[in-house]
Amino acid sequence: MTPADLAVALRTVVEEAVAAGEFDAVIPDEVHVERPRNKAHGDYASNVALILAKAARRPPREIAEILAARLRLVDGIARVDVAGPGFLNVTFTSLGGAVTAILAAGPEYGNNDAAAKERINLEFVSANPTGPIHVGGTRWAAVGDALGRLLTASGAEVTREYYVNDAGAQIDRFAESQLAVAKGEPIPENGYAGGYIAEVAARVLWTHPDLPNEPADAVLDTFRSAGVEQMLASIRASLDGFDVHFDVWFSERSLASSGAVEHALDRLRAERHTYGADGALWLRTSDFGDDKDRVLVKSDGSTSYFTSDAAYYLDKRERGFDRCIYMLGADHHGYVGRLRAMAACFGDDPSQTLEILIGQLVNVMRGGEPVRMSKRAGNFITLDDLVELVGVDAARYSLARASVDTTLDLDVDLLASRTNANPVYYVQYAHARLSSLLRNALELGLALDPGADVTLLTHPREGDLLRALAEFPRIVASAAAARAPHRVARYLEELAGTYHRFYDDCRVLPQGDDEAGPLTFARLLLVEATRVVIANGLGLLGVSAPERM
RNA sequence: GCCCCCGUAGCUCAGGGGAUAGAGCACCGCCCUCCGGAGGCGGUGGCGCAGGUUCGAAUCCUGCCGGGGGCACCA
Repeated sequence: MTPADLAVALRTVVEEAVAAGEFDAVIPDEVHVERPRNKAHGDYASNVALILAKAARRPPREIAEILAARLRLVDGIARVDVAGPGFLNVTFTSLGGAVTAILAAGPEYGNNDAAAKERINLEFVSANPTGPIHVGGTRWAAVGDALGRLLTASGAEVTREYYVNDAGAQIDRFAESQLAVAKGEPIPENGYAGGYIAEVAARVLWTHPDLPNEPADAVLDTFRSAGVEQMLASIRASLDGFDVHFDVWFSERSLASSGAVEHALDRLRAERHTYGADGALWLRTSDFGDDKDRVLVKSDGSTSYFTSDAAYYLDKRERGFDRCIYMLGADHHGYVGRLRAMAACFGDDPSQTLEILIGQLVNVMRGGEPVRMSKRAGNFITLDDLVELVGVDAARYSLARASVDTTLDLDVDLLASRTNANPVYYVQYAHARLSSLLRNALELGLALDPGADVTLLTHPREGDLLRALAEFPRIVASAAAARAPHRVARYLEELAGTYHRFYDDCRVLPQGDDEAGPLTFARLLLVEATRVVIANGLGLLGVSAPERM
């Protein structure tokens, strides 16, 4: 019996009771089974009677008693108590089934079908190719990639996409800044002053030796295109090193050349949501909840950035994605209204096809003081800086373990000190210890025996651990559904603690001259199951599970 | 002025309406050590304020206070 089995059993019992006329209620779509905080409340608990009571117009406890009577007859259930306002507290005859399920699934344990067959376009990072990725983008790299892994584990077809803003005024400034550096002149106002500009310019000059002899316009064009190329190569290298890989790098400029922009404008005109005013073409986004209408074609005849966004969105939809997820920084939250309205102007239901996740900013702290980040000033902390300071695992974990709704303070000195103040070590150490224990067992000639009797795992600490392990698939599914990878991290931290308590009370390897018995082999399976779950969980976060540290 | 996020333990943060609100770190005391610089137990200590919704609110709604970030025919 596993919690998933119990959910099915509960549903069946409700159906039977209704069919037998014991009470009248609509069968709920989903029966919730949860792990009670308090162990006195059984292995698992359900509030289904409380939910049904209203429709049935009966006291919750009466409903609970009816369900309990039927549930007690189910195979694998040892005990059912009605408690509190009407909770059903269920105790299994054995929790060992979790170990069997985990070892059978191995690296796939935790996979589920909560998002089965959904075609999802996941766009994240998308930092401008005018400079390195800073910590804000790094947060998205860690969280976005973890979310991609979670969605994949939940059955979705995920495409990771990076939108390259390679058009527009910031690229002009980028080119002008390179030119200024190349000529030894001061960076123009509003230019990019970071030290990387000199490197980019030098590399462009290296790959285009004839550049100094070309006409001024051509020089700027070269700095534009070759500069972006250099910057993108550098960004891609940073992300590769961070173990974040995109399936599609989508060029903003290509939207114009491919005709996608014209196509989108045609569609919007055909949907009759555009109008002309002040010499410009506007989209009536205010019809769909936006604060104000937005310009599509400016009075000078050029299209706006918003138009590219619209064309890009339409392109994604026409590529067959059911759902387009955008991960944006808090400084872009103002886009939400207009993007949703834009999708609606195409005739889509934005609540189905478009999802915008807003992540709050990251403050990099040092010695209790915030380190200023400014692309202009060039003294910002980059992805590469962070990795150099704390390593990929600590960087990814510390970014992914926090909800994106909260402004995150990262103390680089603390993370760089490699103390246990960084929870990634707590979890990774647990995995390393589990691995050590299994290595020692092997040295004693105690190999894992898949046939060991897991019903022998009856110690309270074993029960705690088994219950926690059995919950992993639900954690994965709910973290994916809530777009909240940090839940996996928090779960792992809790699991590591639960394991430590088990380890402290339950001897695994034989002591002294004792012989290994059936319980030894059962516990070894439990240890291996725990190791698998921690490894899988860390894998979902893109963090390594070291066997030694 | 309007919009978004946050306010939970000394610190960094979890808590997708449920039972006695948690973890790591820090501090005090005790214990253990089959894995590794670990680990366990106990203690100190908290939901910004005020209303509302309901069987039940840290969670949902309203207002206020405090912190952060936004409100272009820029990209």
